[in-house]
Amino acid sequence: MFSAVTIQPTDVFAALAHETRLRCLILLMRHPELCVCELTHAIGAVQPHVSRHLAQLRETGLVTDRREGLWIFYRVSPALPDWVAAVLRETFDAVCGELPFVEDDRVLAQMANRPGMPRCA
Amino acid sequence: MFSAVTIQPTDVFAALAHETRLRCLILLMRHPELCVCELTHAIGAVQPHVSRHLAQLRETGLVTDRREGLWIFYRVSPALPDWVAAVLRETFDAVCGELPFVEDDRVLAQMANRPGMPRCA
DNA sequence: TGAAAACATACCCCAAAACGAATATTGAGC
DNA sequence: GCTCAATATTCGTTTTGGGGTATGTTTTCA
Repeated sequence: MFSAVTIQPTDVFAALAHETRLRCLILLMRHPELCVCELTHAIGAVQPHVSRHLAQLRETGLVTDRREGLWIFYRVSPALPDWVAAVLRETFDAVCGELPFVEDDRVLAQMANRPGMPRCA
Repeated sequence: MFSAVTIQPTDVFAALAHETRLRCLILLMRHPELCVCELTHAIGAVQPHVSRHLAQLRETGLVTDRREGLWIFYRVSPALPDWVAAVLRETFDAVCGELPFVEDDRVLAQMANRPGMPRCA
């Protein structure tokens, strides 16, 4: 897994320079993994919008995806260069309590029928 | 000095997402302050190109400028939010030994007639 | 095999960003 | 005043990025 070490700083920052992508990343730092429908619901955007920006994050190497049945789960890449992980951590600590990030997580917590979550009796 | 606290994360990252701006910032983190002609020489670009990107860094709040005679000296803003300063530091530590950043500083060191530098006898 | 769910991608359009070149501004010195 | 040096800005153009909508793909289930 050496693809991450060649990541360009400007590409990393470009990936973080869009609100939708940053909101997705902040959510993914709060949770081990999330599927597209969860991110779409939390952000309150249409699915192709979220999907397109997730694709950019994936192409930059900041997130990875795995399929499980109908769902595709995204997570923050476990192979990030140390400095990129540090930048994400610093950013997360600074903004996780601010809008719209804190609200995104609140909306996600209230979402019904989340895949992988225990169903109501 | 409270303007810096309202800085938007996406604006910070957008400012860092261009090679010219990032190269200027890295140079400015190596030196207390640099004038436009020094940055222009180090980067190897035309002056309006550097000047325009420095203006963006200034508008984002990442750098400040002061005039001294004919020269305008730029420096990294001393009033950055802690997380922005941390992001810059992490980035600097990661890339300062890489190209083109290390070469920029080498070219700068060999520049003749730098303002504020001791002249040859 | 057909249908539906979850997601990705393609297409068209618009707006923002970047570039190169020319020009304007500001200050120093005479 | 004029001129030059350093820097900033404007202008016209090209490129890039993002939005909205439609459509394609994959998987599950019946």
